[in-house]
Amino acid sequence: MQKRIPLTPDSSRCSTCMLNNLCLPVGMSTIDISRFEEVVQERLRIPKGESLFEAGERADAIFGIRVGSLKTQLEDASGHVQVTGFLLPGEIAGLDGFLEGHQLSHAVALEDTEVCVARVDEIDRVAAHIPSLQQQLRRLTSTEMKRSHQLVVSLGVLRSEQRLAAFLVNMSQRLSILGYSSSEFILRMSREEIGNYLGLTLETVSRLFSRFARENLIRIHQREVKLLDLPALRDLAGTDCG
Amino acid sequence: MQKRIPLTPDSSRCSTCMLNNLCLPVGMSTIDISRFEEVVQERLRIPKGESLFEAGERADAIFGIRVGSLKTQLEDASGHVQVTGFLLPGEIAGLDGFLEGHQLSHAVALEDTEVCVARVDEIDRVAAHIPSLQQQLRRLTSTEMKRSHQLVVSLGVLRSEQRLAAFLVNMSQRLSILGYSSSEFILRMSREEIGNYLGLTLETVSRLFSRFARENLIRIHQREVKLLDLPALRDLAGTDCG
DNA sequence: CGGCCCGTTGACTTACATCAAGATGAGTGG
DNA sequence: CCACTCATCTTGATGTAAGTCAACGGGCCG
Repeated sequence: MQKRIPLTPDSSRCSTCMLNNLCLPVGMSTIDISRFEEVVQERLRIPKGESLFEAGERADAIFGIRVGSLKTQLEDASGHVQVTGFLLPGEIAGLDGFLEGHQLSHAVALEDTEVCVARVDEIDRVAAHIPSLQQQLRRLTSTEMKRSHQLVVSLGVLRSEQRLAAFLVNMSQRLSILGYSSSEFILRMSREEIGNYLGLTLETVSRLFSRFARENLIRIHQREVKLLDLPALRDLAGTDCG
Repeated sequence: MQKRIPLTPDSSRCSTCMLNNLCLPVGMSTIDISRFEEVVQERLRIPKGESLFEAGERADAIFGIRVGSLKTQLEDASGHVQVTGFLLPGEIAGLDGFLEGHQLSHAVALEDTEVCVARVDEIDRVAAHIPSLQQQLRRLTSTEMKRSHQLVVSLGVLRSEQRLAAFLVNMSQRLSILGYSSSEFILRMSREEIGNYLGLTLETVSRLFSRFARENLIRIHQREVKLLDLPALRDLAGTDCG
């Protein structure tokens, strides 16, 4: 269902990609980026609803998101699903799996999505010559860890309204880094997916959105959100929003 | 408050340590272990209640636990604490910090504890010659990630009794690997710490312990636990206990 | 012995889940 | 273009798991 897109010499590459200051090449010199580029030999298109990878699969690559968005989720033995994150352009999918050779989670496209494929063996081969790449991989892994910790804190100590406020503020921050409006955006995931991610039911999420709207913190219509009072939301969330 | 113990040539080392098949040297050949040993130049003694490291500190080492146990916790801006894990002998503390140069969490000794110090620069220096070390670091990082994910699932989808059952089964598993009884052990942490870890209050934890005891799943007196019906606990937890 | 954590247990409250009944909107086919 | 279905979302009524508040008991340490 995924469509492979081999990269020809004249395809657009990392060095000309708008996202190269967010994605894997963060912090690399122009020269390092051009050396790194050869690691990325192809792209994949994943239609909405399809999987980029599933838990247990051999993990021989990590994926930089070019356009679109993904959710990652875990399933336990009894079939329960826990959404562990939403990934936006410039962010990297498959980091947890890459560390141990097979995927730990299941990544599904929330909309038609395109990712750049960086094969692990290529990375290892090239990393010897690009110290900043090793460093960047460590940094990304650490970020992933922090995200996971943040989620633990959110699920462990925050109340539902705080979790949802933190979620909105976090989305706003990440979207604004991508150059989108930090106050007005479209949620690519359903109420159910948000709820699952935050350890709430879809009804609770819906009710909270309605309440936030009533309190003039946001305006919301289906998946279009407008944050009317970001400071108040930030305050509600308890300042740090991962 | 920490007491440094420099290692002299005749100190006991990794190659003679009982834990070397659990700790950092897992999967290394005898030769690799003896090369790895030189990374560990000292140990630290941390008295009960004292910190091994605190969030924000420069992270220039990782720590293999020799004897004792630790808890790791995060504090958010508003001072809320979330316990993120308990570490037993043979397990490694400070992995998350090591990836990005400063500690993300706060590690506190639950009892008088002794750890082996592996400095990051030493590791990086030696890693070039010991491929199994690089691999082992990746594996440990991945394990850490899995643990965190497991906790997310636990907090997100399990009910209180399931969380506590999973906690007991998990402790039992880890202790039996260390050669202790898998059915009878002493909890080194308070009800409050368990509760915080599992996203519950100390009263709920206490009540659940009492209920488990009433249902003959366990016997418990203060911090001494005896698991009477491990299969039932496993079943209650939902099979996989990280 | 007395003080102090720590753990237990009970009575009460509440935040969130569950159950259930419409609305709203996107997609499809006549 | 309208009528249909199906997904998703909203809102209300009710239930319940777990939190809160409070009193008490048991170990442990000076």
